[in-house]
Amino acid sequence: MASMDDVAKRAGVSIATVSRVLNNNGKVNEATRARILKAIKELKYQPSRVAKRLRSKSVSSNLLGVLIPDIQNPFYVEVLEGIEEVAYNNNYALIMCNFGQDEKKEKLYLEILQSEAIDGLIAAPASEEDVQLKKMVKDGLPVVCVDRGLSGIDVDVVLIDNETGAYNAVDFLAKSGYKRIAHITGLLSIPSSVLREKGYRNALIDNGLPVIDELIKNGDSKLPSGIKLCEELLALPEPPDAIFTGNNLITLGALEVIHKKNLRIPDDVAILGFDDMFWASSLNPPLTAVRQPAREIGRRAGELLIQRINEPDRSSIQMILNTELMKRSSA
Amino acid sequence: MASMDDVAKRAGVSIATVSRVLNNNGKVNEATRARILKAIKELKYQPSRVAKRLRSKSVSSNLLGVLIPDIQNPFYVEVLEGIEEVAYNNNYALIMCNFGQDEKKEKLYLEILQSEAIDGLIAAPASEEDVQLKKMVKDGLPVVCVDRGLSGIDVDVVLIDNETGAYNAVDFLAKSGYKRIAHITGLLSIPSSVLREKGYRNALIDNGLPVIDELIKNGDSKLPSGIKLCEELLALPEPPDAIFTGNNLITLGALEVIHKKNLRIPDDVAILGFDDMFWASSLNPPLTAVRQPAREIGRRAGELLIQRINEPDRSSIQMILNTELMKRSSA
DNA sequence: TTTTTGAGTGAAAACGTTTACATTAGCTGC
DNA sequence: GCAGCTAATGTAAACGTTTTCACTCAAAAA
Repeated sequence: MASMDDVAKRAGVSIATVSRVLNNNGKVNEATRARILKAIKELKYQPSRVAKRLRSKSVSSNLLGVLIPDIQNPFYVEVLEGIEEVAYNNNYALIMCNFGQDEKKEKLYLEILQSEAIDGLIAAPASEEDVQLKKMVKDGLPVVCVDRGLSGIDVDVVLIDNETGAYNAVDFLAKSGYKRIAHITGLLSIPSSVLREKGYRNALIDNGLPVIDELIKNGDSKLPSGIKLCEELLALPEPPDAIFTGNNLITLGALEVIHKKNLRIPDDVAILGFDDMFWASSLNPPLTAVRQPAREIGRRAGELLIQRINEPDRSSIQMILNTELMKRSSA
Repeated sequence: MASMDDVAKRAGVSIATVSRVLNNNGKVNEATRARILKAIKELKYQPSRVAKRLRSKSVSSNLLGVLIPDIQNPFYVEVLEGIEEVAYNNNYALIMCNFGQDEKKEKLYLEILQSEAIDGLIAAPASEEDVQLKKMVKDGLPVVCVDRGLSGIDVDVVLIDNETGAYNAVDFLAKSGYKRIAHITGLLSIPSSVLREKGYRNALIDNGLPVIDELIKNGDSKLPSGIKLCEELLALPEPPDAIFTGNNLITLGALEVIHKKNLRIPDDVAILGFDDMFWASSLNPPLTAVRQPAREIGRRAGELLIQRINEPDRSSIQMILNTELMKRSSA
């Protein structure tokens, strides 16, 4: 690969001048500039992003980190799409880290990202207390959190209103006449799971329905727990007439059980999932779901991050997007 | 961030010695080694992967590129998971590029990857003729192709036997008594789509069924085309009694249409999809599908790539994995 | 005793950029 | 005719590593 040196030689100038035309700063004679551009084209010269990154932290070297808990989860895939969209438009590359809810793995990835000298990071940390990530923020790395924040520290966050989303969903179920509405939660160490459960409880109470402990099952945000807990619910002496699932993977697990038992949706049991999926209409019956604007979350996060990179000292922003109840036929 | 210099100063040695203990090469006195390790720990020193990468192409700097056509597609997500798994286990980071079937975007990403001085690349190129990628291979970049090869050039490839997979699927449909078996193809510029169609045709012929042109629709591997083309099929004066869909996104589109029309699967129309999905059992009825071992494809590709990085001159390997027909209830 | 060996270490170049600083030369204004 | 300015360019240091080469010193060999 041709380097700046090669270009400089061919154009008969020094590398400093080449750098100047590449970055469009400093004065350079029109004729020289033309000669340099010609040489660049002829040599198919491409600047090394690595050298650039090594040399100066001050100038952006266009590499962002993305740290997500579970790439199996379609929600994060959609967030990733949004991020990738704005990264691409701003000439940033993405280094992708999927820690699969494993804190040790998360830690290693954070170290790698730091060591790669990324310009900024979009993360959905395993916990709000994440000391390592907090430290990186304090050390000045531009960070935007997504789906979950970072407690006690000023950082940009893009969230959705989980509690209201859940509330509206369960309220809708209650108003539709369901009386025994169950809930399978996500991993309760994640704030969003807690908030969704809170919304669930409040909606029950506000609709004069009892909160029944045996109808609340604590899952871990993964598909198998959806299967297991839904089975438990349906095996109850008095099974629920509707299930509100805490995330999309749980929903899929629950659906599998319901179909296997040959129960009719929504007649035997209704189901309403938190998290929409782009193929929710392909389910039978089409799934009623709380839609998070996942792609927009990603886009917003990307935009916030690039802003912060360019203006490190602006005050931090908490952006809360709204959910939408997609009423289809499963509830 | 602490640098080697800081460590060297604290341990009272030169950076050369620090480098030696870090990379475990060259002789170094046990006492000195201990002092250096202590300093490293105390300073929480982490080597800069950037500097490492800049310095020497010879030593691996542990960064791989991944270039995929469509991260929306669950198949690629699963492949990505497999790659990520082996990358993580080998201390490689992943820089992820999703070109969304857009050749211009692909080109830009390839440039970026090159400029990032990656150690190797796993790619599912837009076309088998991809000149830019071919050039990179020729220039010595370790590359493993996935899902599609690169014509006229020696390169490691991990593929599945598309033709046999499709053949077996359609053969199964035929043997089950379906007479008017339709096919919605994927993008025909992708070899796998062509091979699947070929398998479809041969299975029809071998089962004494006519190949009917109006039952073959050319899609573009995306969900909307699944919707549109399935609608066309079902609107035919003599609609098909079974549909073999060319990929998972098309399957989802077709399902949406079938459900909307309130047709029963498989009684009114059977459906068999190429590409399994991890939630195929959550569909109603559970989807019969040709399963590609996507995760394994990713894993194998990752392993091949790391092998090639370590041994650039070994002869190239073409690995063909088998598909499996997952018989569920939709056909 | 002198030479050879090898273990242990350091100095310095190199990777490809950016950038602070120096240099040159032509002009302006007096 | 000279100080001072500006446009245009070059020199060299710096970023944080790896790696070659050279050096020192003590022990082994002669």
